[in-house]
Amino acid sequence: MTRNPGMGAATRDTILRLAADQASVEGLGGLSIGQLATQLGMSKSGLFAHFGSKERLQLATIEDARRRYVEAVLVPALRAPRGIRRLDALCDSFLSYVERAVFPGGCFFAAAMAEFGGKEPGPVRDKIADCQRQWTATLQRAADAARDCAELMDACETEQLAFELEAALLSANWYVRLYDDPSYFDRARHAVRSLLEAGSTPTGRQALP
Amino acid sequence: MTRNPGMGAATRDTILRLAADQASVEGLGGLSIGQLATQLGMSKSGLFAHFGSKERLQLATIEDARRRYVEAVLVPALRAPRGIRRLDALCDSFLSYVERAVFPGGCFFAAAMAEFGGKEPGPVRDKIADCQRQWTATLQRAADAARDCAELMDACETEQLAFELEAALLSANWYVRLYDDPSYFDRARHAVRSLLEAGSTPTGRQALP
DNA sequence: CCTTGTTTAGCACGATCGTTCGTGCTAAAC
DNA sequence: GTTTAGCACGAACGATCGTGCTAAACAAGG
Repeated sequence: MTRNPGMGAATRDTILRLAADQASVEGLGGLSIGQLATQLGMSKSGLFAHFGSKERLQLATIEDARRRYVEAVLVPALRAPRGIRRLDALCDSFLSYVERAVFPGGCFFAAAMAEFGGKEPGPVRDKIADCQRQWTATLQRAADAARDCAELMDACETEQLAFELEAALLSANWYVRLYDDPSYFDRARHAVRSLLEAGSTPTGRQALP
Repeated sequence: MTRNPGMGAATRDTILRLAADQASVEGLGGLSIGQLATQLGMSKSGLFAHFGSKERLQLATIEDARRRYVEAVLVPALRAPRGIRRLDALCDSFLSYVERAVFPGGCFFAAAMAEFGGKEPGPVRDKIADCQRQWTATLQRAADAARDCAELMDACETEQLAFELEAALLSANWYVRLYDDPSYFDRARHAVRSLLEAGSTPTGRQALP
């Protein structure tokens, strides 16, 4: 294993990539420093030195996962034009991100939310909640924009709509994995379509692909 | 501790009740035989002898949780009259079950589904999938009955409806805990109402409370 | 060549994990 | 009164957990 100075950051990235992959399957709590080290062919203490504590490893893992999430979900979707099409693109982009197995265990943050939701507060839980809030807010802002474009009806409650969209996306993430049945992606797309059509104006309905 | 013969089953029940409570928070994998024993004031080996392996403890815990689930969610809801009102009662009963904290970590099976969804197949995962399938099927059968009563439209796709209802219920379970914000129960009730109204006939809409 | 700072390895620690074993106690069966 | 079965105990096993401490390998700057 190359051990150049300045390579520390690269090693760190390698560790975090594997850590996020692992955490999406085993959970952030199930992350094992020893197992990570073995899989990377390095020593436990050498890996540990990069973070100083398991909690800091978890926090760094979340940040790495967030970067990958932005890259895989937000960046592609934000190329869609403002309005109902971007809202639709966000949902589709999320489903595609689960489908492409960007993380091998499905959505990293869904897994983390389920794992830490009921736990006592702490830095890790707070960061997870923060990430989740940010994603929901992104959905809602897209819905607000669509309403401003008159593609969603004025009466549309965007916060409620964001909740219902998220619900369909998350459930697809769970069911696809539990039943090993990708048809739940179609179910989620169907649900998203229903929700968008129900809230859209004629203009908006026409804008939908 | 009383140690009469015939008390074994009662002790087992006590263990399983605590185990299910704990698993709803820490996950089935996070169940620790030592911690359970300590909390119950008994020895690790004594507790262990009831099950023979951790996996069998997990399986027994799932069965106990299923009994409590049936008691807390299904039994009350099945008192509602067949049709759309029973479908609505099932959803409301689920939300109430989470709200009353029948399990301290929220819905036991939601937590287990999230934890074992991405894992390699095995007896535990299979049992969880089985429980989840049963609950979804219950929802769908209630929807079928409502359609047979002409309270839901003939065109209503009951499988899709069951998925969308479940999605709202599950998401409330996650968000309420992650954000410690019970208003997500209302959001879920709102979503359930929208879905039922959208699929219902005039007769059905009138039957809704 | 020597120093300096960064990065990794080696080794050991206390704790906890699931599991096994032998034992003791009590109530029931004979 | 003797035997059997049920139930729980305490001690110990090997493995793995997160976490320290120390030293070696390395690249760069003087």
